[in-house]
Amino acid sequence: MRLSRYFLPTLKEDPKEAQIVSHRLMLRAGMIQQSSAGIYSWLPLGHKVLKNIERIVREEQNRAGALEILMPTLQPADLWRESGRYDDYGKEMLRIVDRHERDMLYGPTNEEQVTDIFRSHVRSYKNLPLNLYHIQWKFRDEVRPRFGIMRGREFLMKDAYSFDLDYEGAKTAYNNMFVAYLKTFARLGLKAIPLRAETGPIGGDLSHEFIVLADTGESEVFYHKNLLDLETPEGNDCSPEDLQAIVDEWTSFYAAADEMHNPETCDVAEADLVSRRGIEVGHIFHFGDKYSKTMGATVAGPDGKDVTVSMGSYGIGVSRLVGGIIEASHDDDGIIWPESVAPFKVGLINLKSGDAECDAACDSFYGKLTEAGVEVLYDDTAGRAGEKFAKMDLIGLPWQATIGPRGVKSGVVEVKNRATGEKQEVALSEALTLLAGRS
RNA sequence: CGGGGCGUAGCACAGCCUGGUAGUGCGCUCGCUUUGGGAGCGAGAGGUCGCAAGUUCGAAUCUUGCUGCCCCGACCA
Repeated sequence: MRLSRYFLPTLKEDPKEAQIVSHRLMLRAGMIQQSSAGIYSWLPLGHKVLKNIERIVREEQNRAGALEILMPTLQPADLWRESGRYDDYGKEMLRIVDRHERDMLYGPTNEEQVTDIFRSHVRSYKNLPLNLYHIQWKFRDEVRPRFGIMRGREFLMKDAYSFDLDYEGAKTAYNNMFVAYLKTFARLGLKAIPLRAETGPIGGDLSHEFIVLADTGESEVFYHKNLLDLETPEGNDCSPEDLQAIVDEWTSFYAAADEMHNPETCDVAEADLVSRRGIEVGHIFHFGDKYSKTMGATVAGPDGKDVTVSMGSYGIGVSRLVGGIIEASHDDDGIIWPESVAPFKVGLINLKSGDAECDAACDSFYGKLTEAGVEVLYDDTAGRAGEKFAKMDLIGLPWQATIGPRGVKSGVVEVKNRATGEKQEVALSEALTLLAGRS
């Protein structure tokens, strides 16, 4: 993509309304535009990142055997009356009345909707286990939206729902998602740690929050330092026993949010206990028959008798992750995208647009990179060197390739790694191998 | 929902106290000079001063109401 033909409205100065770093950088990098409090438009650069995150989340859900569906944003109130949540949910639920005076709502979540789908079509235990997910916009009318995209009112979320015959099955489904989440966050370039979360009246130990570590995080977390050294699991088709073993390993170390942490009862040695700040990006939860019971989601068991299915739900804040990744990965100059989610892999800087030799060298290099399947943002504008460098640093592409009059004479390009700042001058052909060779 | 703050050009702000018809920096357009880390000079474009009533000969400025946004707290993916 040539920058001259792209839509990238960057800002040199910090917008006043943005306090935290991800919000500031997203506005400055031209990724989003606020529409109203907690509601944003996604501009091309931001949209690419959002879609990249969504893609990885989707791939890992599919790999874990979850099936993608798409449920509506607008739901009938009657479904929520069945579960009792229409009255319980409170003002965070945006309620709408259609032209026929029917009560509707903009979905803050989809348990009722998915339970309705399930009960309409699944009759036999032979169809279990089942895990349905979708990636859809949600709306929660937060009293106080803040932190830009991190806590908006409208947000993109992946939510999966598992259906099993009994608790044992549900536990395997839960463990399956637990492991999928570890893989997902690792691919997103994040250090995410699972925290045991409050399970409320349902009880049990099947509820975890996944927290991304970032100095600017919203809440404080305490954990055993060895937790971060664990290997991310690999491979597919794990048996229930394998899944359980992985979950057991990851939950064997102490980890708690500040409201759950009690220094009195915490038995981790002080030297091993780490305290950092974090951002919640995922939550998995087993809730048993809470909805299946009230909404009549049953299947015939092996003995022919109806069984109320056991359910769980598994959320990942896709749009929130955009902010979360920035919080976890930036410096004073701007964003530092992990390659897996970067909007472009390489930023090509033409230091002297209009100079025949520079233009020719850049155009050719751009063509070859593109041909090799590398996504490039090519700054072919007439700007000055300093502003081009600053802009590239700001938008955080993993690699910068700079071609200027000095290097073009000797046929070299300067390749800079955004994360390390390391620069090297290499021949054009070598740079091509370097940049196209990496996946 | 309690408390606080702010709405003036695309962005950041001054002007308001003490009314007289709007300004600075950045950005944008054009020209010249520059050219390896957000350049210099010159010339331009761009504003119903959040909205509405009121006071006044006259309101960005004073009064009242409304509205939008931000921050702290309580609450949440």
